[in-house]
Amino acid sequence: MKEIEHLFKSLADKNRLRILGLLSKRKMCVCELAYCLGVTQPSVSRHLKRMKKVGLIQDEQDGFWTNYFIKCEDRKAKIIMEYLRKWLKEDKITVLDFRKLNKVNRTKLCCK
Amino acid sequence: MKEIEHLFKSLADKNRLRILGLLSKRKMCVCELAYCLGVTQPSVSRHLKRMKKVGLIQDEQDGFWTNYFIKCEDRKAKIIMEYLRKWLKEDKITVLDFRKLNKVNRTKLCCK
DNA sequence: TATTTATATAACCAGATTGTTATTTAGTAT
DNA sequence: ATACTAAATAACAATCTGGTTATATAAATA
Repeated sequence: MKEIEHLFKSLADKNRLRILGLLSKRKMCVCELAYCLGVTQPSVSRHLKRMKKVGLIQDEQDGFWTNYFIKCEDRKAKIIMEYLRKWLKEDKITVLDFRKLNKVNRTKLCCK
Repeated sequence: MKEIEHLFKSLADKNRLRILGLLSKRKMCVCELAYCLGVTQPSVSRHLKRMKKVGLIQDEQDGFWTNYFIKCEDRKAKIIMEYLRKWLKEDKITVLDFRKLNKVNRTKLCCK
């Protein structure tokens, strides 16, 4: 029960859904996500931690950056994520996020 | 986006999941649910209202009582609910709830 | 109509959540 | 080793959530 509850809790936030929408396009680092969402880096970092914990996403080191990407180790998470991908694809906010994503340049964005 | 968020929010609570587990067995009134969960009637009432709003459940008048039951008008809610039913069936807490449900007598329980 | 009773709503409180800024940690490169 | 930078964590404020008790509402019955 707790497992199911935590899975749904991790999906019950607008910015986390937006993150999943963005990550469904490609791997992204924390500062790219923060930029696309318009929130601070620590905020994104915490969201990512939470989704990683329930087995929705994973991360990997990529030089300077840490790339986050969707990979559902958890069986239930995987099922939900398959539907979520479809649903988000048709979502207006996600479409706007994608537009912003396409203009992002990681090197310019992060290295100040 | 908001629609998806609210759907997951409505599933992101232990007692609401328990209610859905119980309702997957049969129609129930508010006081039966309150008894099975061990929380107050107003608390259950609010949970039900929330799940009704996102199209997970519906209600009908039944003499003295209001019966609540699972009926997913919303397309996304319906899909999630199909999986949730399966998942809850294997859940320990749900099994305990079922045991309690079998011993409930609506008339004895409510009319004081 | 008046009474009874199941349910809904209001008001309140404690704890969780999410954002922020400030700081620490860890990985990269000089 | 030192300097630099992305990401994580800590500390805090504002808001949301879910429980409670008290009260209002609405349906059934006498």
